[in-house]
Amino acid sequence: MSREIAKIYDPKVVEDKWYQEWENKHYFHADPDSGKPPFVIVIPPPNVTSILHMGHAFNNTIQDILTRYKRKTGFEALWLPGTDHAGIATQAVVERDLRSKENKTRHDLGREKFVERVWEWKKLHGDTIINQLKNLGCSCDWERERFTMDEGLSTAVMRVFKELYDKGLIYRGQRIVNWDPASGTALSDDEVDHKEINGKLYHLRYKFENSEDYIVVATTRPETLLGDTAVAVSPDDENKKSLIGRKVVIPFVNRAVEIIADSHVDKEFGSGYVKVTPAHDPNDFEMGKRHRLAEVIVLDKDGKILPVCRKVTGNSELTDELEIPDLLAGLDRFDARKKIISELQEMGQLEKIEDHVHAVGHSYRSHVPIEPYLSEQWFVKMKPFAEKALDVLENGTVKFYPPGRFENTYRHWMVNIRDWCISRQLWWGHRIPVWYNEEGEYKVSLEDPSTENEKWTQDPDVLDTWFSSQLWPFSTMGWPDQTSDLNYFYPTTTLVTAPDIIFFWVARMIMAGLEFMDEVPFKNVFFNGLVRDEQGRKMSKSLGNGIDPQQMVKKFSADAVRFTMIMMSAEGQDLNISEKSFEMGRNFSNKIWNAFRFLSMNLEDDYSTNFEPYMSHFQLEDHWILSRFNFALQEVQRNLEQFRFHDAMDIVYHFFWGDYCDWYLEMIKPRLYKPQKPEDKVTALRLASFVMKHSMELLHPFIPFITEEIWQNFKNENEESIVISQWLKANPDWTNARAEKDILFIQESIGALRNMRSEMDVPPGKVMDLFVSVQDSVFKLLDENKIHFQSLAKIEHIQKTSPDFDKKDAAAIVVQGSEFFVPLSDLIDREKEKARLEKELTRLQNLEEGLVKKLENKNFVERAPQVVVEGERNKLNSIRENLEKVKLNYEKYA
RNA sequence: GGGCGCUUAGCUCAGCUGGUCUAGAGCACCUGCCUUACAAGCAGGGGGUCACUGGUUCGAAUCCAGUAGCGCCCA
Repeated sequence: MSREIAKIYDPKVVEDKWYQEWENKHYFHADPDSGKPPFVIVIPPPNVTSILHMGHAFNNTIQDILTRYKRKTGFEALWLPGTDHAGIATQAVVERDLRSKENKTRHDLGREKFVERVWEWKKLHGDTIINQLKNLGCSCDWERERFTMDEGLSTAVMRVFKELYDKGLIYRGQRIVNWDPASGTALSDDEVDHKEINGKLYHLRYKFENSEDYIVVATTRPETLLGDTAVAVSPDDENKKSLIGRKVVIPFVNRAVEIIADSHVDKEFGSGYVKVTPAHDPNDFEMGKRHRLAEVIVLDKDGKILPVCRKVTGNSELTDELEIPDLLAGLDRFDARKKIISELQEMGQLEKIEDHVHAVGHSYRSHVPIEPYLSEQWFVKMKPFAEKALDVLENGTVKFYPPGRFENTYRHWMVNIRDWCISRQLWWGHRIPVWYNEEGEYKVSLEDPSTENEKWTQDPDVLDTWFSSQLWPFSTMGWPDQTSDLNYFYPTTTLVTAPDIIFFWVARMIMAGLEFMDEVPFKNVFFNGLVRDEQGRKMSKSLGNGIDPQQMVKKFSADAVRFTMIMMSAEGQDLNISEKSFEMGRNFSNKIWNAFRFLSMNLEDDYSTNFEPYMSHFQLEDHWILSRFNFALQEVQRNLEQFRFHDAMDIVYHFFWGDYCDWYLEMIKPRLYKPQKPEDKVTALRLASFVMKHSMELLHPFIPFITEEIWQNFKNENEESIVISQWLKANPDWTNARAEKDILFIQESIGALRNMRSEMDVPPGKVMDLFVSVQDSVFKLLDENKIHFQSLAKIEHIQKTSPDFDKKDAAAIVVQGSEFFVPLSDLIDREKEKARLEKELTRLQNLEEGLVKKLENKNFVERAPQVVVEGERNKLNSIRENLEKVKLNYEKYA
């Protein structure tokens, strides 16, 4: 049965076919009763709204490599997938959809209807990213797919809230929080990005009470002056000491506020006077607490000026409600700023405006500037968790990879930990299980506590999405129930994630794991680098430099995308990638394909890989390729165990392309085309098939599809799929230093001959004879392997030089002290040969000079290890040997 | 301001415990090949004062310190 095999590999059919087959056969499903040691990864759940970007593709490829590798080396490998409900993002997406399709807001629908709508949306679009992961080849256990708002996971969230509340670790408080006016919700400190912006520093004149005299306060946020309840100076500021206690009047609202002294004030900043707005600045809030100042809220939740401001608290003679002039009421915060400045200018109360670069917090979701906002929120006390979470890193219970890189970041966060604001003013998410009655009392309850006589209403807010994500490693396994999954698969083995969510997620999972499972959630954390464009810029929508992995998969295949990403990424380093880079992966696939095609054309029906009965017929190159394969096998394994994916990939790549294709397959061709004995051909084919099959095994974790397609041809009767077949163990008997050394000599010799041919312009087809002046053992080696010189260097005969050998008109080559002569007769170009030899002479002389210098250095000879010194001496000797010979040959032309 | 990382060929990057590095790979470039597996390929080649300065060492791309530039994170 001879088969037609396409000259160019077509991945489309192959990839779809195998993924379906793998899923149908449940190969990715992990069994807690297998008796094997578990290897477990939980996926960083992508947002249910998201579509696959390069970062996902890279991160999940790494997870898949680990999972497939472990599955093939004796572990019960579980890769647990799922998605995250992503409160803000998902709500925003559905609201946008609602607006564009029906021109409605969520308020038009009402809470219940809106939430239903989000669920519908999730049903329709929630599988998008899951399917994209499948296209990429991810071997997740889809039968265990979870969603953070699944019933079980929600139960876990409620249970955790109650437990923490009961322990006094969750509390409600009136605090300044990071308000995202675009999303209409509070955020945690970690969700705020600080960006340097070119802003202005406004110098404003505040008049003393009943006076035209004034002081100048400097502020970046003049619009908040409506909420000022003091002006502060530094206690160290001698010049201003006398003014402490006097009152100045806030423009527009005509409120007299006191000048106070507070050590927070930097007397060098601006004029040395700062306005104090406790309800709209975290530092002012603290100051306000210290001085018992009133807190006046002047902005509403959309960031607009309130018509009537609310005094929240503070000892002050202020009334609770404060009118705002009509010209400002209702303005957006940035419009209000402009208006206030222009009005102040007219009133003669604007001193000056300076350019001022300062950091402004931005929402990591909506990217708008954060509004520090005083409001009632729920918080988790974090301090009690931090110590343990730090210990597990310090004592190595959890290990970070690459080693040493992110440990400081983690430590710093733990040591400076702040309470976590967990309530979000959203509708989509886990609703806070707190109930209020009409008296303003509240209690935590997992069910509606209302009775006929007593009506309780639930807190309208939902929990931060990360509050549920932190439970992911055990909530996905059935916790709080003690399931067999939980017992067997927890703690997980390795987490693979990007370093930008080290606080959001990694740190909090460690805390939650220790708190609720009494055990870390994972033993290793591998932080993968960020994917950037070819200029090193982050891929982003606004720059338009993003590469869509789905399109790349379509164009180049999933294998190619995976291969290229891994090939281009050093350990934990960012990777710069352009569309063109994926050609590398495609080309490699095609190379593999054609190697297979070559075998196929020679195999006829026998795809057996059983070479052992033929070992007595082994040629030098057979011993060699087995030795090289064995080396690759060990090195891949060693590097994978250390999360060195690039190095592992690089090793198989060069083994396969360089050793196997370029040399081994070329070397066996004569045996296939013109075997001297029938066994010679079978031996070569069996071994070539064996190495092919097991190279596919080594490559399978990286490029699962093409490897399965090819492996299927070589599988035994009792084998099913490369996904579940087991890796070979390295075999010490296969390592053959002698064969490696001999083949290296042959490779170098052939290389030198080819080089000479090229430099001497010998026509490609021209067959030549080779005369050698070498030791008997070397001649034996050359003679036994002359077939390779014939087929790879176009050498007809190899013979020893006789004493009367005429070196004239022959090109001379020296390899490892052996002298080769190729008579060129009429082809010889004496000038060319002379130049060629001169080049070689210079090269060798430079090397010699360096070594001589080194060995003349007494310190080196005395202090360096003997082995090294010996090595250098040997090197010098062999270089001198070569040099002598090249020199003699060169002198013929001088 | 604090922490971390990066700077090696025209481009993107490897180079793990200092000697085996006479510094590699892919792409790009030059030369020759449609050699019956592969032109998405084969063979050969050119191209690097390893950012800079100093130190440790017999020996530094590699370790240490400083300088400059780039990037990320935190405040």
